[in-house]
Amino acid sequence: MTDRLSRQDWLKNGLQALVADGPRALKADVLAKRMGVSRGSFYWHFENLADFHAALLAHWQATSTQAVIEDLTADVKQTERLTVLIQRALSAEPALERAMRLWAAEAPDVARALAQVDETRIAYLVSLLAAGQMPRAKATDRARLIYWAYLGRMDVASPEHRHVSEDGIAQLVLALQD
Amino acid sequence: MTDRLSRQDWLKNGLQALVADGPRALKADVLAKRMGVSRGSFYWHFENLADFHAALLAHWQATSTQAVIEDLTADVKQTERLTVLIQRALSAEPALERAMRLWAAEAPDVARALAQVDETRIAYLVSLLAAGQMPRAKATDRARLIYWAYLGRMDVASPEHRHVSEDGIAQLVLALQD
DNA sequence: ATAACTCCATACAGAACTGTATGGAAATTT
DNA sequence: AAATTTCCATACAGTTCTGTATGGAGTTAT
Repeated sequence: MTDRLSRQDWLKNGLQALVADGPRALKADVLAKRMGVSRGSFYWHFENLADFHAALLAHWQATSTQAVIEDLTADVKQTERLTVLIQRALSAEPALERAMRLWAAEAPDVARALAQVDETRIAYLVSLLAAGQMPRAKATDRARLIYWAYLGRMDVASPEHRHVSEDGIAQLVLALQD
Repeated sequence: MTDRLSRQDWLKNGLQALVADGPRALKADVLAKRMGVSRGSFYWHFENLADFHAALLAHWQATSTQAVIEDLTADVKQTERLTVLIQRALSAEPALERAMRLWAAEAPDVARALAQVDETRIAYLVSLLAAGQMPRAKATDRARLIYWAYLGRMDVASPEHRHVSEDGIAQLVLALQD
């Protein structure tokens, strides 16, 4: 009864497989083995691989985009948002985000979606920085630097080099706000 | 006469293919088509794919690792090395570096080599920052931030968001040196 | 109960590779 | 010039995938 799969089950497992084994796991054959069924199930729920990939991308965008910004705006008062955002970014698990970016390197559709995500995030950082009296050009420079660091930290292999001290963050935020 | 290929030819073309089409181009079949010969040539110069990949990695390490640091130490006086290094990093073509990191995501050997490269670079940044009177812990924090930004910049899809103003760099360096 | 529908297994053809084995042409040595 | 070595082409078997076609078991509607 519960051993039948839904489209959602495939998508959920698809994201897990992407994180665990990278883009090469996003194949009908591999996923079916992983879920203990045959490809017959896959091709019943999805037209083909492209259809599955598109659905997976939409699923991820729906469950992760905007949520961070909305939460931050709701929970934290204006003057502390930058600090809290950086703290949250540093403590968040980057596995899915990183897996998506690796996937984007070989899938133009994914790359387009990620470019939009980047745009949204940088724009929000600019708005946080420019909330004081910092000029917009300066705020843009600094927003980019912050975002580069956020992205690059996920690429560092050694876990110890993904860490900075509490003091380091505090000083960084002060320096960034001028 | 010149239409016979050497092992070096294969390696050189391998790096170009990696940059142009990503890790998926590093296959005997694909490379042979690209070079206008059959796979017979490939399997003459290399035992198998793993052998080729190892040779390619060694080739890259030999031609790119350490060279930047050595040039900088030779050309630039102590107090200006950090500024010049950042300028050079921002103006360098990141295509090969980025391609290597994408490759590393699916090849453990490559990942290990890159981890060593990261280690060397961060250690050098720390040494530059600690050359003044900055304490080592603080220098380590900041070296990591700089290196994260260097890596992350390559991941940003939009070219405009890979840019910062001259002023931005100058202010950054000042802020970093405390 | 019968019919229809939902979900999955199996079998088939085909594409994109890997690696091996063999033979042949061109260049180099003797 | 003959013999050897170097380099490449071709043909074969095997692996890992894609997509389609068909049929069958379980579930729900009539």
